[in-house]
Amino acid sequence: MTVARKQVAPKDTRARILEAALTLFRERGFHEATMREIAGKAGVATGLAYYYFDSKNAIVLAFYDRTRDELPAVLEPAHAHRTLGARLEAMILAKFEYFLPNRRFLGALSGHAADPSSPLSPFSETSRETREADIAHFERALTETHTSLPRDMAPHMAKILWLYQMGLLLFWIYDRSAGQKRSRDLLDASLKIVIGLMRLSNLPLMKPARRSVLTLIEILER
Amino acid sequence: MTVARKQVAPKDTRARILEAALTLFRERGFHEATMREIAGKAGVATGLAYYYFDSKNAIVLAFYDRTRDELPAVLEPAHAHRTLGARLEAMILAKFEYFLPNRRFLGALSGHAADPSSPLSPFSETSRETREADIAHFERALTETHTSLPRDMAPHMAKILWLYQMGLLLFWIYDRSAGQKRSRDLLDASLKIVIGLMRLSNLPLMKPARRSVLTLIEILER
DNA sequence: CCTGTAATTTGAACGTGTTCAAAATATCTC
DNA sequence: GAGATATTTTGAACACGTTCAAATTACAGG
Repeated sequence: MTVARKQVAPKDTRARILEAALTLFRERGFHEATMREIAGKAGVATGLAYYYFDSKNAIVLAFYDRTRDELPAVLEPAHAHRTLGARLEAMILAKFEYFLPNRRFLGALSGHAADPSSPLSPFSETSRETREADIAHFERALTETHTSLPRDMAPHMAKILWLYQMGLLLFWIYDRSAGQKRSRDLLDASLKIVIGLMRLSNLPLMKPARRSVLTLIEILER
Repeated sequence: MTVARKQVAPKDTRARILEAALTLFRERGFHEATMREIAGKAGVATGLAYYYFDSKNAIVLAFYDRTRDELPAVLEPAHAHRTLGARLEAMILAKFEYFLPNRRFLGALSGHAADPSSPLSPFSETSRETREADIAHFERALTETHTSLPRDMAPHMAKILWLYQMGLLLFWIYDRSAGQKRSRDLLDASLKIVIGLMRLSNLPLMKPARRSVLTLIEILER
């Protein structure tokens, strides 16, 4: 067993660095936390952080991976609701709660949100797996609540709901009201509209409106 | 007349630095252009750029100011159209054209778009003047085309149209299709919907729908 | 002109994210 | 075990945005 001189922990260096980074990101914000600080808190030299992570941003990607692994368990209770409205509300509120400790540093990150070429963007190729896993939850919510949808809209509805939820999340990240009350009010009010529109969309009368929306989707996904 | 030994230009140092910066931003992108390069191209020491601009970002604010000054002339021709649809299309296309040389570096900037606390965001307090001047153009388009609107929606419609246009602009910035054709298709398809919705909103039947939207607006502006 | 004050300009220095050659350690092979 | 090879770790170095004390220039009043 060698000389038994191991000072801290032997193997999980990567995990220690990740933990130190996330802690500092939460405590002091993403930009404010330095790589030297992170390495210091993890008890290693600065350069070692770059042995385990390509960059400071790459640490965020590792956070995304963890999120993807943990979200199913976080969302599971929401799937108990048997109506679409209640389930969507529960799903989104569950995310608010889950992300709450990281709200501050997610703000610093969401700068990259709009740029699909940034790996940190939820629209990027890099995060496609996470995104699709997330969309699958909305797919599940639609089918398990037996939500009836027009044939032409059905294939897109989960993606639309995911996008809607991203908008709410973005609003929530920058929501400075106490306890993010504005976000919860917005969720409440907007969800009524979303559900109402989905009901309406089944009317034959709405065929032309659906066609317009489908044209839009076609262009956006082109 | 002193010793007449002035090597380059005597006074407009600030303008030279700004010009060098914008040229480099356009040629090589915002992040890629360094302050040392900018100063070098302007023929001054690095530190001097910080005498005239608080930061690299502050140079962008100066660009915004210039934009605000130039946009009225850019948009004026669009106001010749007498229908709202044609006028909005002309306004937005005029912006596409005007911003075209800066499309690349606007992309690097739009990271800050979502964060209202960043001075670079179109939603920030810093850019309020520019934003309100811009909204006024939509106000003008609505009144001069005699667009009839429900009393409850009228006070908000210009802001809504401005927001719609910001969305299109964001899409356009990241549009990698040839000649940004996707953006122009999206403009075309979405404008039809927007105009259609504005027509519809006048029906008494739409009162409840309007109330829902107004609730949303109230929360967003709270 | 000269002197003193204000505006302008410089370049070295700081802390940042990141890279990299070299050192230390672990693992494998005989 | 010994030697060779691969993995892990280090810390100095680089270019970046930014700051700042000091140098230079412009301009006042005598």
